[in-house]
Amino acid sequence: MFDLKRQGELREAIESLYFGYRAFTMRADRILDRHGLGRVHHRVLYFVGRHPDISVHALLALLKVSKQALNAPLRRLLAMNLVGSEADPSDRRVKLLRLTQTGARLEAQLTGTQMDHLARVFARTGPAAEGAWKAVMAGLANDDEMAG
Amino acid sequence: MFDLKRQGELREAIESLYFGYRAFTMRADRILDRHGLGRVHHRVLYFVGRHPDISVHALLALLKVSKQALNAPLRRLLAMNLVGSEADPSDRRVKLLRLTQTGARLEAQLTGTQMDHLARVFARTGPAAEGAWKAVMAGLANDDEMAG
DNA sequence: TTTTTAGGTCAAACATATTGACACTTTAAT
DNA sequence: ATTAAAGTGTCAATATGTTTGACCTAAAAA
Repeated sequence: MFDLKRQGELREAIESLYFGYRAFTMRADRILDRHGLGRVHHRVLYFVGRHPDISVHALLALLKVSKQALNAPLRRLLAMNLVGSEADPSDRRVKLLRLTQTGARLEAQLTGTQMDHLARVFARTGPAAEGAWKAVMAGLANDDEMAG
Repeated sequence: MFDLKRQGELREAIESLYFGYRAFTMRADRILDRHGLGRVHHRVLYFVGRHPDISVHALLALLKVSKQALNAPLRRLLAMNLVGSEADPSDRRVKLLRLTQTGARLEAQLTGTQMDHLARVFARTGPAAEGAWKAVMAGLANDDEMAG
């Protein structure tokens, strides 16, 4: 248990995480809206861009969603020619995904607004705060992997 | 535009925010699951707990959802006797919300796991990092209010 | 008296996600 | 060679969350 003061501090942290995350995602969501896409599509574009030739299986594990949940958005992105696929020559069961030129352009736009957003804040708070912030965020993610 | 190095740093930040937030919400989600509740219910419990006697209207503005989206979860919480309501004596149109004893207990459990999670990470990264992290998160949230 | 505000509700529509079941292809194991 | 396992795809049923639009009451403000 925490004393009242500490509890207040931690609740402030919870709220800033909630409101910060919400604000962070809102900008990209608006661009996605104009393309008739959702946040899942962005996540796929992002991680396929970050990990060219990622397999469907690896993408599922990374996003922690069911293959049924991924299927529709991915099919859509393939149909829109934002993502391309080819069979892995060393294991022809595996489908490798990568961004097309158009897909890379959209991804750069979406992620660009988020990089701008972060960079603006980091510029105000300074490089030390940037490092500390990353350490805390990574800690949150890692602390899960044990209990998750 | 950012140079490649900076872009890598900012993408790391984006990913740690995504994975950190996901890990952060996962624990409470599991508890909610056992009660047949969702994340919206938690948000309502949280903010009603933080702002006793908040009106439905103010809650809508805080959560930025439509009244239709709030209606069902809130009705549910009232029916489960986790949230109570009474008319504002100074304006009888307004319905004031507050947690019941049972509601407060569940809210404390849900938010407790999140406070534990945060406190564990802050304990590892230190008080300076905690302050810096909060400053960045608040910056993210505020930067939206202008452009939002 | 009329208009505005706070709240509630019904309906249609769409997006997101789940689990279960089944099929196909390819690789690995026996 | 046969069988088992892995990677992918798809259909169905179900549940949830969310939106917009429309319509309603009650109370307060103009």
